[in-house]
This record gives sequence, C-alpha cells and structure tokens, in this order.
Amino acid sequence: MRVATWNVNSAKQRVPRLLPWLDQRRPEVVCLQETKLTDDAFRALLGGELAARDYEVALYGEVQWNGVAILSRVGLDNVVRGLPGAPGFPHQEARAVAATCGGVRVHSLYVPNGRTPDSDHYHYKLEWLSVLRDTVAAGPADVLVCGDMNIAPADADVFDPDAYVGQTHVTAAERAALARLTDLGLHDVVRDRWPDERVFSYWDYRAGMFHQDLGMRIDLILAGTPVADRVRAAWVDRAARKGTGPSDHAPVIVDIDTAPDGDIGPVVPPPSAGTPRRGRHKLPQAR
DNA sequence: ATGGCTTCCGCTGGAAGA
Repeated sequence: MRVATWNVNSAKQRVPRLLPWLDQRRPEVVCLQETKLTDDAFRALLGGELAARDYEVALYGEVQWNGVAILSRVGLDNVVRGLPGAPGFPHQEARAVAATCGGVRVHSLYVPNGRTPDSDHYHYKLEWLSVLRDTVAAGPADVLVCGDMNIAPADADVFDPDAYVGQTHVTAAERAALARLTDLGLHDVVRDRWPDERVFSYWDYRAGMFHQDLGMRIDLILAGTPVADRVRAAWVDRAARKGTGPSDHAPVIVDIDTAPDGDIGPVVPPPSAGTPRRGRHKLPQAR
C-alpha cells in the first residue's frame, strides 16, 4: 500500500500537476493539504477525475484558506472531519480529516503555522498540537499521521539553523509538542530511512531556493509501530517540485507491505495495459 | 533583506504563507 501526503497549495491551481502525478505514482491513499476549496468546489473540480481513478474522497475544506482531504482506493471508513476539541482562530479551521484506509487510521493534517513565536497564532498552534496528540493517543496503533506539521523536527531539517533563530517551526516548544506526539510510539519514516541525508519537503518559491536546495522538512509521515515495521520505502518526491506550476511543497511517499490478513483493495491495471500493439512487438505464439 | 513568489478574495490591494 502506497500512502502519500502533499501540501498542494491550492488544489485548483495544482490540477495540471496533481492528476499526472496520481497516474505516475499511483498511491493507494493520498493526504492533501491547503486545498483552499469548499467541499462542493472540490467535488465540482476533481470529483469526476478522482472517481475515474477509483478514489473515494473525504473532505474538510473552507472557502479561502486551509482545507484537507484524503483520497483512497483501499476503503475510506469512519471519516472524522476536523479535530474534536481543537481550538479555533477564532473559528474552527479546516485543518484535519481522518479515515480508516486499508486497515490503517490515516490522518491528513495541516498544522497551524504559528506566524511568530509567542503570537496568538503560535499558542494556537501549540494547543492544537496538544489536542492532536490526545486524538492520536485515543486511536489505534495502526496509524499514519500525515501532513504539513509546520515544524522541522531537528536542525538537520532546515537548510541553515542560524537563519531560523527566533523563527517559528524550529522553536523548542514546537519541537517538544511534536515529540509529545511521536512519544506515543510514532516513527518518522523518512528520517528513519534516510538518517544522514539532506532531505527537505518545502522550498520557498522565491530567490531560487529550490534550485539551491535551501528548504525545510516540515511535511511528515509518522507511523505507529505496527505500520512502521511494514515500511519498505519512504522518500520525498522532489520531481513534483520541479517544472512548471509546482506547489512549494513536494509529496512525501511511503510504501507499506500488505498486512498478513490485509485487503489491498481492487487491482487496477496501469493505463498502458491494453491491447498489444501489432507489428512493433512480436508476442510469443502458442503452438 | 525589509517577503525576493504565489495564492486567495475581490477588485487591481492586502493578507497569508514558513
């Protein structure tokens, strides 16, 4: 089962990148953030294209900002929109949606930015993370906590720690809040697989930051131990950050072995699997 | 570097992002 998370920075703007990427990577489950669309607008924009690719969709969006989604072709059960008990700013924001997909509790999260340390938004971020921790603690160990955490877990996750002194995303309180979540028994699958590599998932649009690989790793996939034990690959899909009209974030992808009694869902042939072309390739003939 | 891009709504500017 392939699970991906991607802050698309507007689903509407990203359609020309999102659909080909789905066809190329063929993830079973996709967590999206910053869709920036109401649920009606999302369905009008992408409902048909996603249904044609056998995805069911769980949405929690709003009109201008935020917005999260889960796409799944391995089932989509017990959908919970939002984070019950989470604070608002001041109103509830569309920053969390959860569903059970292929036997795994999947969370698609867009953690508040925090803006500046000690601002109201920063304290909102910390309180929101505390409620997230309690929500995950109350759930199953077969869990994937995915999304834009807006925290770089360690100094190795920013291009220049000195450039971030006094900034959000790297403060001790934010990292402690993230640690209280991962202390539940979650594993940072990309860092576990690439312990010493320079791995980022976000690069500012400006000043050639991507070209110079000056970024941050703030988009995470955190796996409960039983899921982490089944991880076979985990990486950042940098190709999706290249070219024309990218998001400023790249997708993060994890491949998980099927559980011994798991159901991977319907088998869908690849788009190229069709009638063999005559003439160019000689197929073995039965005698 | 003081936001250097990109997006949104909604109107041509201001806010937000990290």
